[in-house]
Amino acid sequence: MEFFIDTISKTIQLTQADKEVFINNCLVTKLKKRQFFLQEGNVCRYAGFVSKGCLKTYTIDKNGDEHVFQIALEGWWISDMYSHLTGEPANFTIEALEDCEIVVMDIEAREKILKEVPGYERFHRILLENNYMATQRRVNSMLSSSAEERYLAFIKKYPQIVQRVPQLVIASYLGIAPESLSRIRKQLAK
Amino acid sequence: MEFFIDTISKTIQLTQADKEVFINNCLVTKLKKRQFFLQEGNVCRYAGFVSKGCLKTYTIDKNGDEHVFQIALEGWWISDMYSHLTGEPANFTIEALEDCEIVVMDIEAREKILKEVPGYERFHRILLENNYMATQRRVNSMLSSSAEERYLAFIKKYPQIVQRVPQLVIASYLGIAPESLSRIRKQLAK
DNA sequence: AAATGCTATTGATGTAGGTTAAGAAAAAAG
DNA sequence: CTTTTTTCTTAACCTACATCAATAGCATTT
Repeated sequence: MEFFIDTISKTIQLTQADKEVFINNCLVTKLKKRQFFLQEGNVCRYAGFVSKGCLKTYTIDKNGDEHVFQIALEGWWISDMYSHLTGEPANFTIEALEDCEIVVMDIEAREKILKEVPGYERFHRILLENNYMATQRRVNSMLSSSAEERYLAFIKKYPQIVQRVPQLVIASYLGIAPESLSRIRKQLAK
Repeated sequence: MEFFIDTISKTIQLTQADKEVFINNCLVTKLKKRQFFLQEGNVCRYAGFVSKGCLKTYTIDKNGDEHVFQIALEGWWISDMYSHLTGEPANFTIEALEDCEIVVMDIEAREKILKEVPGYERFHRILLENNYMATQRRVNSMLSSSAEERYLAFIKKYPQIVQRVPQLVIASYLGIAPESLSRIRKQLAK
């Protein structure tokens, strides 16, 4: 919870009273490895802040194959935004890759925080902008780079993830088969 | 300019006074086919609303090849958000595919509008959310669908674009070679 | 109505990366 | 420490799509 509040106060100023608004409106949940924060088809009632652990957000296609959309370490936010905003069933599944602690905020909690913490709207907008720009860059890299180039960019950008997360999850995130990633790594090792 | 204001008032309520704030702070520019709204390397000083015509937003890779990020018809917004927010040089180039009319808003204009039109912050947030979710879906389709499936989804989602825009632009948007798209279409015609 | 670019099509050929299958290595569970 | 599960690697083969090259069809311009 401290980590959660510290993270927010890196972007916006928070008074002691503000901090208590967060403490009074957010809950901390724990997830064991392989447990779900959200399953496809359910409504995403909560937005979550990862304060400990690591999760993957993915879709499942018609063949039952997973496609990883996000890998979230400490400090990242997780949710299915579409489902969260509209109340429609989620397309994403969010699953713990390690034992996790998640700070959880439902819609009423967020409304309350938006009302009572003046800067939070701005924090929220900046987070959204950053996520959107990162996703733009990802589309671009998929349009313009080879699998090897994307992997090299990934390990440069997210070295911590490479340490902690199975290669097959990273391969899926990059849109390549795990066997191909293994070959790419072998090739690069030279 | 009416179209611009009408579009905004579909999402948020606008008084006559609000409308005048837009009129007094935004400009209309015209672009001829093949002219640039923004060129890679320049700072993106303006956000633009397409009130007439059609443009493509693209990056140019190290081989000089174009990769289309967005195809914007009437009612769409165009900018390089990263450059616009940070003042850094743009990675995107935005070029008219037809003669265009663009309603243009610089940073001061937006600040003023945000201050004077209470609902605009919300409009802006909703626009950002929708763009972000659309880009999420695009990443997903690139991770999980074949070229043919992506083309079929595209013509279903954007039939107007298919009518108006050269196939090679659509091919680039979908991340496939124009020759391949031609073959996919031939195949589908049966 | 020619001439000049663009854009789309087609065919031949190449290749990055997928698929299948099997075994090795590493982690987790008992 | 042994067993079981998960992950990673390797090799043989395959396929979706790219690339190259030539031609033809349109639109613009003159």
